[in-house]
Amino acid sequence: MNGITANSTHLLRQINSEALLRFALQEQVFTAAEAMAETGLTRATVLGVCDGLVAAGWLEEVEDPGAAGRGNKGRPARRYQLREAVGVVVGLDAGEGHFTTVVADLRGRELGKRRQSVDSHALGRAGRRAGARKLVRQVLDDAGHSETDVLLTVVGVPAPVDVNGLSPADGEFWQLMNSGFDSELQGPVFVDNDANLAAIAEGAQEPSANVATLLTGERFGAGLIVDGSLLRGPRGGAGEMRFLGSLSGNVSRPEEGSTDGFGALARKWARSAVRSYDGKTVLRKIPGEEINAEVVFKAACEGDPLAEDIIARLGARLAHIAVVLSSLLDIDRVVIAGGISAAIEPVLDHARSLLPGDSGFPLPELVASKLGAEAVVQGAVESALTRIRREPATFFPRT
Amino acid sequence: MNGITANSTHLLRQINSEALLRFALQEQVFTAAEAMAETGLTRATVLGVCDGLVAAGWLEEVEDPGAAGRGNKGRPARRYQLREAVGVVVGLDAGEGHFTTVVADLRGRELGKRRQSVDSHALGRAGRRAGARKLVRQVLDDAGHSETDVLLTVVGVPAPVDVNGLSPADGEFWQLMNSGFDSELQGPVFVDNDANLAAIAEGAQEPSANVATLLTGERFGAGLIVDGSLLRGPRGGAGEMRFLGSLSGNVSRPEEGSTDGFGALARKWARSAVRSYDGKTVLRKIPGEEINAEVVFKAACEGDPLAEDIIARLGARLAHIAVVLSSLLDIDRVVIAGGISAAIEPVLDHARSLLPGDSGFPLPELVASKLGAEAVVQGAVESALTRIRREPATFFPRT
DNA sequence: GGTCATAAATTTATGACCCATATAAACCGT
DNA sequence: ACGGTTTATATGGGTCATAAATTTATGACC
Repeated sequence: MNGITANSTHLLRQINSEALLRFALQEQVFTAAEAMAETGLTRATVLGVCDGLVAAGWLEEVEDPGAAGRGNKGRPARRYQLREAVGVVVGLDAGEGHFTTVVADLRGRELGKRRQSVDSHALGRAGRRAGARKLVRQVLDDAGHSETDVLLTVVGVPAPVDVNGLSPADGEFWQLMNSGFDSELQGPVFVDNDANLAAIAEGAQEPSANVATLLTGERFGAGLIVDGSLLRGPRGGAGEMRFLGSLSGNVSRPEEGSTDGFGALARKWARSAVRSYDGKTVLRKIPGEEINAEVVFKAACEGDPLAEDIIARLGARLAHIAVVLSSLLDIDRVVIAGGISAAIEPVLDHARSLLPGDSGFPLPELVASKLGAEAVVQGAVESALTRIRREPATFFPRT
Repeated sequence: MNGITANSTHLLRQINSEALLRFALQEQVFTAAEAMAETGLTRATVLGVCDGLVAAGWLEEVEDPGAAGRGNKGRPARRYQLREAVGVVVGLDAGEGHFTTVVADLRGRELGKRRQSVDSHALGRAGRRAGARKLVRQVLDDAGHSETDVLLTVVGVPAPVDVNGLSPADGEFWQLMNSGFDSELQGPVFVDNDANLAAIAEGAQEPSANVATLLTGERFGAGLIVDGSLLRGPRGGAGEMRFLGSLSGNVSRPEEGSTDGFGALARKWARSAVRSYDGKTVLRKIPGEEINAEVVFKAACEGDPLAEDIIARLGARLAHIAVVLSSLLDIDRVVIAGGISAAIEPVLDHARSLLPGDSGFPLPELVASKLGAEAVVQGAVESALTRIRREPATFFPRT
């Protein structure tokens, strides 16, 4: 018996309160009648619960009786809405080279956004923590809020993260990325894998119970949503596609670069191919250091054979991933997310052409994310909102 | 608003009832004090709920005051237990060549078991349905029960099965296997994939949140438990390892035999290898039709080179699967289930030797199931019990 | 402007539930 | 026989959800 649920008499009240609060988080303003339809409770009960929520600081009664001149008969209904001042959520994409952070209200409306380059290896864990706090403070300031307004912060990092927000202790890079943000930031903090958050963002954009979201810029990670829930694994390792290393029959040695994303692969392959390739290619005219994924993709669109070859190799890689995901997890849709997603279409085209059309088995749809470089940060906000919606009572409103 | 939960006044009582019932399903006999410790409710409440459950027919008060001569002081407690006559559950493994069925009481004690060969292709859907009903009737008769005693039947079939118990409409074999048992059998029926049920059985034997169970006799299927829950996919296709076909770099064409289990593969490979191989092998002395997986495994143990080669090929296949599952789903343990599991150890040994030991990444444990050919049936019973434990109130006790 | 219909809020009554406390019952050892 | 101990039962208080009756506010109509 923990003191909180001492009287199970209060349990029912709490259940009703949370249901009503979930409803309030969706609606702009609402009347008792609407809440009755949603929750199935009686008017008396709904009004009682609303009283409680107003007293607790979650709701406020909106006082514009005449204003809403909708042609209603009868006594005008009392109308409630979520208090704006209840608080905000913060999403933070704490990548290796960039931090991006967004403040949003409890309905998901973006109140502020900031992006900043960071040199993680120079900063170290403590430096990343401090940088994150500074950036969050700035964006809160932009939005006219203070740190104490934050009900929940969700942080995305490029590392496997278990349910407790921890990354494997033996991964030096992972420990650097998962820098212990919860000790530095105000309020409750949840840390999650960046690809998982991207998957949550994509799932919010276009709901589907079975999607794989590949976050594939510099590094490679996947967020897997199966049967509507995100897979994690005991060490947070779900979605870590090391199996790509064992593609070529050799089980025991991961292929070099198996953790590289498409962006990194396109760059590496292009730089090395320029030297060994003896055909005609526009890439040769570009200084080696300036060759990157976008240049390669653009060249391919213009018919450059070397670039087209690289697109084909990436497409084959993607098709292989799609087949594995579809067959092993019955995945409906594979989304390519991250900054590279805007230019990825040629790779998708080639991958689609490789998928067997007549196998009789369902094949996943391959699509590019519309969220661009913001997928992770948007997913962090979405994750924060979801957590609050699931258990509103565990977050205390500011009064 | 469905009529059942019309009055949310009764919700709390129902929650308490279900909690108490779950407790009763675990315990043999129990007192109010024990139930109080479990549920956190008051004595008065517990006794009230017990009254209700006795009236509903779930519980009975056990009347042996002096019998339990445990050195207790004070007034003897009233003791309750689950009514034996409440009902039983039935598990049915409706395979391609065999039916196996088990009746068990609500505590999982086996009350009867029967196994029977079937020729599914001769019988057709209707024949399989009728055969299943007949076998279930027999085993119920063995246990001294009738069809009306069955609270729930769970059936395992070798086909993908979605959450509604349906298999893909375009799969002729799958439609034959998933024969529409719910229309033939008495009481509520749930149909599930056989490998999923095997996974549930293994999970019950040795609890672990992340296990893959490979059911690999004649056909190949996997039951995946990730983060403690079983993956299904929208069409029930999770765990359908077609990706094995794209092993060899060719994305578009599934390898022949990619749906074959280890048992079938060992037999096929052995029969064809005997002809092409020109070294010394004991397998040559055996008539082609008598060569099967067990013979091959036994020969390998005795050092036969041809058999050892087959073991090695199977081991490599298993190692590849283990690497994919471990890297993609963070799987802790891979269990080989099915009738072949008793003899599979040499394959496991070889697979373990192929797994990279120094990769720094966690590798899954490879183990053979201890349930042998009964994994699916035991899983079906376990699944039935789990469903009853989860929502006891939806199953009506016989009074 | 007055009357009526309508819809929502409010009040009141009722029954159920859970808890806390008190009282009675049943068993133990001395 | 008599405390000591544990449990069952009874009673009162508090909270809650439902339902019915009542009040309040608004628009439509004459």
